[in-house]
Amino acid sequence: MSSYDFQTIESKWQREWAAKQIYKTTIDHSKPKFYALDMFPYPSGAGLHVGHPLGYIASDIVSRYKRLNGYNVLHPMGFDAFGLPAEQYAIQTGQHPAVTTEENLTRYKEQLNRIGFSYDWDRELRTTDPKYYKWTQWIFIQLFESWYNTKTDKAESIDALITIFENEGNVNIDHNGEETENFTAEGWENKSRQEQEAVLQCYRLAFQKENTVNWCEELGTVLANDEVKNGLSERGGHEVTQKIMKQWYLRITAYADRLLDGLNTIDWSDSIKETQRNWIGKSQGASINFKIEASHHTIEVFTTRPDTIFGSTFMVLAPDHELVSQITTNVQRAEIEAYATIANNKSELERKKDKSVSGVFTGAYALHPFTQKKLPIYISEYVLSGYGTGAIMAVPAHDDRDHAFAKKFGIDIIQVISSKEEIDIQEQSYDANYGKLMNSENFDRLTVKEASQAIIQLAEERGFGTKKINYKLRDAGYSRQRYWGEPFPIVHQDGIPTVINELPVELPPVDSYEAKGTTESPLANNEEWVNYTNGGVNGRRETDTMPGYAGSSWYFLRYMDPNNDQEFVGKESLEYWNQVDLYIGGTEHATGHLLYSRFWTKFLCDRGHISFDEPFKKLVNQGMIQGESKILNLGNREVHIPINKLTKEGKLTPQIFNQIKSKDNRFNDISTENLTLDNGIIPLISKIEKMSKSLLNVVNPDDVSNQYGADTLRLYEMFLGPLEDSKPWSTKGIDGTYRFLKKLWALFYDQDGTAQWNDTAASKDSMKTLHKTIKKITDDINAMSLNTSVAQFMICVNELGSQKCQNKTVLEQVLILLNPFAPHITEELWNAIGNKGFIADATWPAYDEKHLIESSKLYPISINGKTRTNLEFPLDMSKDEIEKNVLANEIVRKWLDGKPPKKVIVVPGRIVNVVL
RNA sequence: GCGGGCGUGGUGAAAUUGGUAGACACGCUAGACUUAGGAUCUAGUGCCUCACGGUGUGAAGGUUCGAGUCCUUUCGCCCGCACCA
Repeated sequence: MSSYDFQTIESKWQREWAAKQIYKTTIDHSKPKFYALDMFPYPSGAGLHVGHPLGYIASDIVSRYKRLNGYNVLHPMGFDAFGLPAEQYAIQTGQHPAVTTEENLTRYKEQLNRIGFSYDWDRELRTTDPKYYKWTQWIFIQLFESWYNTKTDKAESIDALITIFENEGNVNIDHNGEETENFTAEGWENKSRQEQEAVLQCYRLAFQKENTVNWCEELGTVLANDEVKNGLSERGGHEVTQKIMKQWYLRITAYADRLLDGLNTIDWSDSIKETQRNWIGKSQGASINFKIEASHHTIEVFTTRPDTIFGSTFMVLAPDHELVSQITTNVQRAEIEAYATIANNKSELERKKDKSVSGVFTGAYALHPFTQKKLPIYISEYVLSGYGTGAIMAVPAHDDRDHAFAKKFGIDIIQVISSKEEIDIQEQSYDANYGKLMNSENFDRLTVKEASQAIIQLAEERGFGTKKINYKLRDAGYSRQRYWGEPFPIVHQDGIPTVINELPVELPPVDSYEAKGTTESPLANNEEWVNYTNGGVNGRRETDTMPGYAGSSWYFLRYMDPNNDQEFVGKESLEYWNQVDLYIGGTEHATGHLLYSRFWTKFLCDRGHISFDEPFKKLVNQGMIQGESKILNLGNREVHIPINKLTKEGKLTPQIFNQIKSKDNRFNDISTENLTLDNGIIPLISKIEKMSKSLLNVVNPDDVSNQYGADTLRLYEMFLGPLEDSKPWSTKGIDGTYRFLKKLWALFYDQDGTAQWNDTAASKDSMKTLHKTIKKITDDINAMSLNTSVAQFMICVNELGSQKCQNKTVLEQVLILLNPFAPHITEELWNAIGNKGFIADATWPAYDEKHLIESSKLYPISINGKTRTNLEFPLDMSKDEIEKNVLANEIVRKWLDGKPPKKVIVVPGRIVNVVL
């Protein structure tokens, strides 16, 4: 072959690899394992853009590298295929979501294969496949049939809890959730089945409860907290309101502490760990009960600052706090109800927007537990029912919001922490994290820390308070009122949720994918399916479906044993493949998928189904590749121009614009005659933004592959910069990586196609180049510094080129090094120089330092830290000798100007610095 | 407001424990070859300066023989969380 014909080469080897199944993986105990995983994609209708493969290329490089180093590598791919876009498309067209999903998926697979990934497609999985979601349902059942034992600190069978209730009631069990009542063994016996189940629902790890939820009318479903961003749905940006509904939940809060602690054991980026810590939101403080005057009620508050309790001059309840209606005096009732109604109907977004200070007095007073002073009780929006107990002891002197409230309502402000600077506490709150107490009776002069301890201790002794840890993390909503998701294996019989053990429970056909204007899912449309009768169980099926994260929470386990129909994954596979060694994916899953996966993993570990309790040992977050949009400024508005229609230089001519217009009616009302031209070009604004179909700035990897080849695409994506960084896609630099591959080709074939390799001995320089490259590439891959690897390959090929290296062994070793990055061209040349078999089965070259050892070093000679010249000295020359030589040098003498130097620093093998 | 990350040429970016700032590319300039090409090769390219030299990693200060790297202050950008009690 005379020139580098990537089209022929790439399609040939992709066919060969598939035909010979060289990426098929089986358990092999003679080799160490390596599990490299990509976050599996949701196959959208838009297909892949060049941003998607960034992480996939990186993990493929590591996979191929590990394989060349003798590892047995598990590198699978699959699809997270349940989801809203397919369903919304189904609503519009009446087409079953499975059909569009299948189409999109086929396209994705073609696109992925075009890039030459080493996936074992025999292990492909789809969350929508009943053979897969059978086990998603099975895990749900395990959650349903488990509770969290705080004594053993792990999940255990719910049957064990029932046995405890039967034998001793709940006296020795930490009360959970809504359950507050104590009962004995006899008390348990005397409960009806419904009452017993109501108690168990307070313990099950998958349970139902009535609660305020994020309801999105536009999507017709509730959303989890991590699916709501700034009060709008993450998908689609629709308004989200608060609604009280009975929903399924997963008790992730039971794992809050372990999810927090586990972060210290895994190799993830600081930012993701920090995001998860924030989300879990652990804070230590105290729970304190305030008696209400002339009432049997008490208000429980959570505070992180018990030391400020003597500064508390009023209390505030959330408007929807359960005590509000009970304690409000008749005089205040009308006003309170009006305020509560307005506040409770506000969406989260409206509440956040409104920063004004507002509230209403209930007419009731609480009694300060230490001083017995009367504290007026208010309700206000600034206290959230979802955090802590939904009630606060307000300390206006040391909290901003409390201060603003006190000023508005004319409430006393008492400073209890002293400050070093002069401050007017009536004017501004003092956010005192340290200092000494004042106005606090016996606690005066204690530090903040000491006082917190002492006050909690006294409160405990007197029985009105206790140490408490609070979490922001809420239980995870697990119901979605949608069609295209996993059905619950649950039948409601006599008000009791009952498990269906015949799995899978398959999605039934429905007439319409749209819910009938209720809060029920479209599944409720199929009456026949909904009414369940089977072996003594009859009732109404659960019609909600599971959320998007259900299937993705455990998929990494299924890849290990994807076709097992007896177990979710077989024991041998689990033991062998174990944890994911390297997981690559975007940061957008920081609090969703990554937290849920960790939770499910810990749960499955607790119940003895797996032997490890963190799923992903090392996590790398690839950056986003942004698009460069081209925008036409029409004065009154800006219009995005499809970038794939522009000239190679990214220019828009009137001719091109007319072509665009003829095919796309969005541009109909723009006339080319009204546009001012600059040298025959329509001026456009460039803007870096998200790569998205709607912004017409998508670059398709297929186009790049067709023009330059997949190997060039792979190299270029890595060459763009550090994997973790976000960067805009620019086609400008791609010629450089393409040229590099052509230069590599030229090492093997001259212009006439004559083979260049032979067995003449390699020069010392070539050996040095090779071993320098082996070292650099090995180190770089281990450090995931793939951009610098590509640079090193360029240096290597440039050097071998100028050395006219024709040594077959050297060239062959370079091919192995480059193979993970550019699998096609290296396979072709590997084969061409006479190797049988595939380069994937070759062995990674060993680095030998002896080729890099130098006998002398070209020292940079600096004067006052600034390099002025370079002098070569033997590496074994003594410091004194070097100094003598340096000072004798003409240039150095010129700088010295006859005077002796103040100091000469010689760092052997590195540098010489002369100080004047 | 709190937490995490980042500021280096015209552009993407390199730079071990502090040790030649700008590797490798893109782009640009000049030239060679030529079946005129969006191919290939050679040389140059941080900025100022004809040059000697000066200057330079967001800004200011400090530690050091020596700072992109360490410390202090400050400005700007990105991401996450946020009436969180």
